[in-house]
Amino acid sequence: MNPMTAARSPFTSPSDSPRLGLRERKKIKTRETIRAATYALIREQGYDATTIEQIAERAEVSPSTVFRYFPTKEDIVLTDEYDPLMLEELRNRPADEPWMESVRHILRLATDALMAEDPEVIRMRAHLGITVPAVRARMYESMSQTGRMLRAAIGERAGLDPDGLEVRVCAMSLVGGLMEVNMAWAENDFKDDLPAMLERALDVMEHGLPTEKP
Amino acid sequence: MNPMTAARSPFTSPSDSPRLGLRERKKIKTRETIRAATYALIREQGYDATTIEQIAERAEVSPSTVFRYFPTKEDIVLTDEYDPLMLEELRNRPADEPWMESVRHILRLATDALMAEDPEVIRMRAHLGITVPAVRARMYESMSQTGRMLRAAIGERAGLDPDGLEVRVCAMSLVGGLMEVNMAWAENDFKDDLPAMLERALDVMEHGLPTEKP
DNA sequence: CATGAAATGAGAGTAGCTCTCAAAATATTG
DNA sequence: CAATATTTTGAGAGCTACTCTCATTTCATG
Repeated sequence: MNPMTAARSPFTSPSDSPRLGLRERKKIKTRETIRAATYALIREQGYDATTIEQIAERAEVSPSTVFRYFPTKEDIVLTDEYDPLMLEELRNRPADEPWMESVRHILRLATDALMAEDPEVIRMRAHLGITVPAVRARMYESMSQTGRMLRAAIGERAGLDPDGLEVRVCAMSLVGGLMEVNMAWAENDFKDDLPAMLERALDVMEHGLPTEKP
Repeated sequence: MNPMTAARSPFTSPSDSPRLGLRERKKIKTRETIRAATYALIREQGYDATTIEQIAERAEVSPSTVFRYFPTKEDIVLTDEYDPLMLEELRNRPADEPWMESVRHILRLATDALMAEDPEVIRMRAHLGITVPAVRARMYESMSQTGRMLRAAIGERAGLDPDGLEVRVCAMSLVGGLMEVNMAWAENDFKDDLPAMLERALDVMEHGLPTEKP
């Protein structure tokens, strides 16, 4: 099985779904082919040097088709199918569990699933995030979308208005902090232990900065 | 005095600086002319409908010149000269003041200065941030730059490594939360009181979500 | 005023992205 | 199986942000 195929989703692999009709199956395959071609080309020549035309050529489709499947070039590299899954996992947590504890739990789950799939792609994305501004911008955008999704969960857990300022700030500040973990991880060439970093980050956001140690 | 001119900086107005040589003065004027033209056109026809060519035409410069002054179209609208000033203000705070208290203080200062200058431009920027994806992306980028600048200040205040994960997460989570305040403010058509919102946001980030009120 | 340096304008070129329309592939129905 | 309807694709034209180069103009300086 192609690693790219496996990378599409951490929990379930949509390409081996029950019979979907030829059309649907072909569409999924085309999507994955385009993505695989993109990753390969970027590995070979870098992000900027890789044009849509090249991607189309290697994926054996027309440039039009590439844009039909992905709205922008960045979207070919960055696709988040994780959010809804994490959200569901979050809702499945016991309602009386402390909020931050639930976050810790699903983050452990998510990182495990992620790294089990295709660590190289994960690292490549993070690396593109710190080197290519356009990719980074797209990451921030999806970060704020994640924040928006979190509102509902936070709101119902805390018994607050999901669209109230407090919940919004809480959600955004959380995902912002998590984003920074990802950046720091990539900037340090993935040498550090990601789960441990996440724990430290959550500690900071929960209890504030540690007291100074001289 | 042109309102656009005043909007360039909240603390000092660089265009009426001591004799700078004709060249320098002309450069500043051109910058402001381009920005004013851009704002005017966007007001008339919206962001996307406004092309660089139109901007150049109204500002009476060539398109090349526009790009010489601003790297991207978004940068014409969004220019942060505030960061360094806020950073300096932050350093001037007493070293034993609680960290969050300092933040509250400079935020009060910044909002006051901002709104005193040209509220319409401020609102327009925030509005573009929630309507134009490219502008929003640029805002996120400068948000993370602000976060990066904050690291040093936070680090020295807390006696921690400015590049350590804890400080990074703290900074990013803070600016993320503040960014969300700006978004919420704009989404609610600027009807709410910005300083009050900032207070509430800082409360959340300092003490967590308020206990539920049934 | 003359010489050197910097700013500008003109123009060509690239690439991402949109739109349209006809051809090809697939689904559906008699 | 044949015929028709629907979807997907490819080809190509077109727009715009953005880059680069080079000649011309504008300002600074001795």
